[in-house]
Amino acid sequence: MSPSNSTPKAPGVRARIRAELTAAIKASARRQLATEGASSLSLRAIARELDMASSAIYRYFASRDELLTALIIDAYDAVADAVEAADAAAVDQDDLVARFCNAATALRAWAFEHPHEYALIFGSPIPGYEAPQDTIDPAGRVPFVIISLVVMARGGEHDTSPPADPALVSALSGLDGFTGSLLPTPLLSEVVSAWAQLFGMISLELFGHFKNSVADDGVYYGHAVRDMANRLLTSPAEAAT
Amino acid sequence: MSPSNSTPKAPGVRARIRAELTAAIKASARRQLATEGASSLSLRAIARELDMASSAIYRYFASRDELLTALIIDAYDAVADAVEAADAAAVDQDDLVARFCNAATALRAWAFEHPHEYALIFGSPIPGYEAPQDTIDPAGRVPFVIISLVVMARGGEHDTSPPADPALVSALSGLDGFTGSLLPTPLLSEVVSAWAQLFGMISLELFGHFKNSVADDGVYYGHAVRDMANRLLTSPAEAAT
DNA sequence: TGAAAAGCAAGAGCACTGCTCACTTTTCTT
DNA sequence: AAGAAAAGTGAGCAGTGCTCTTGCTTTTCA
Repeated sequence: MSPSNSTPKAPGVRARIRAELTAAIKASARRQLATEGASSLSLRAIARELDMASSAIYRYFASRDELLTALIIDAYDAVADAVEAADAAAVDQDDLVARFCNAATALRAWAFEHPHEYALIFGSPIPGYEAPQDTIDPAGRVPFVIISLVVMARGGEHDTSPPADPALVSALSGLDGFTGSLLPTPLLSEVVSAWAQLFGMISLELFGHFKNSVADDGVYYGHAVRDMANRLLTSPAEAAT
Repeated sequence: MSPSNSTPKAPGVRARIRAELTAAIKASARRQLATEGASSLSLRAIARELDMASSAIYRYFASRDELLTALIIDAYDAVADAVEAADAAAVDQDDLVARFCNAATALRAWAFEHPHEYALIFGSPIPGYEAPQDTIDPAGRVPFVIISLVVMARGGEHDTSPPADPALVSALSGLDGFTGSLLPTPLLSEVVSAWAQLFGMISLELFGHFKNSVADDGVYYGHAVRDMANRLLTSPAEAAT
């Protein structure tokens, strides 16, 4: 064996087991998350489960917050994967209403399958924890799916509405990057409201605020989503015909 | 001084200083809440601030969770007081749209003035903490204001809509106690959606999910609330005239 | 091939937490 | 005034995140 033969995989061997252990730590953390919740996630408990010293964890994550950040990013990506997959799974890709309903239903389903991870990303922020820049990209994927569907349905629509309140235009100007200014401001505002409503319905139900008022069987959610899809994706002109 | 002279206010003196200390503990907890957040609320820190042994706290609250419950109930009542006051402050009590906007604006204002207390009641629930029965009554006060305004505006309305999906009727049957069945099911569903949207808009903004997309000046919120009020409080029949 | 460098794990230790318990002190009641 | 009840104390248990030193293994390079 030439020395060059032992180094072709040089970048790998050690880095690979490091990646494996990193994944094992996150897996254990997620397991603990599902039973104990985020705020009582214990590095020592993870170390116990993996049969290693608690201090060894710090070779992989500099702090508890850093572990949480990694879990948060994973969660954002996981929910976005689920939503995008549901959107793409629509039998007729031209049926935007169906695609919207699929995506919204997948969002709720993922939330109920992973309540603690949902709470991690959509619940109250961890105190003293500032979301690092790495999270904002994956965080935008789900809203992007929604806004894209609306753009597809009504992007080139002739804007017949009276000029919008300039203050509102500027308040929503941060979304221009998303839409490329393809949506008139009032419609853009409706999209934001729809996103807020989706998030609100799921969170209220998941966090127990619908106890004794709305049944948790998804029937209400399904109706609300269908209404929302029709309202958002159908232009007034179309509806009038 | 006769011994009877030191006891005439017998029913009060001890109970009063107990109530005072209880309030002082909650005040200190709230102060700590605002700087550290709920999950790192420390009984020992409270005891330090009040110059007493940490174990003494347990004479007033049996556990950390019990203290949190007390703070949660207080927060529910505080936000409900704010919303009800704003509703009642409308110059014209017959202008239901104005009352609705007042209430919704007060809700957002309270949330931004007391972000940690808002997170306490509307954020992700404390893990392993089951909301006791005492909280559900004050928790219903804000939704009750909203639903009441809708009932006032459209309570006796003649229901011309086609019969609603029985599954939806049953999913929302838990709200009958609130409304006395005064609202047709589709409208009731819209009210729930409106509440979810209000909650969603405030939470998304407060928890930082609107960063880089929606300006945090309340302009968007104000527009959305006005739209919502008109949609909810104006009957289609009225709008047609 | 052998020595220097870098990565890794361990264990002791610090300062903190919620909570319990036996004990003393204070206050109210009889 | 005596006894009972309530309030306050401090030590202690089991747990936490995190740091630092001490060795060991793997990789790198001359």
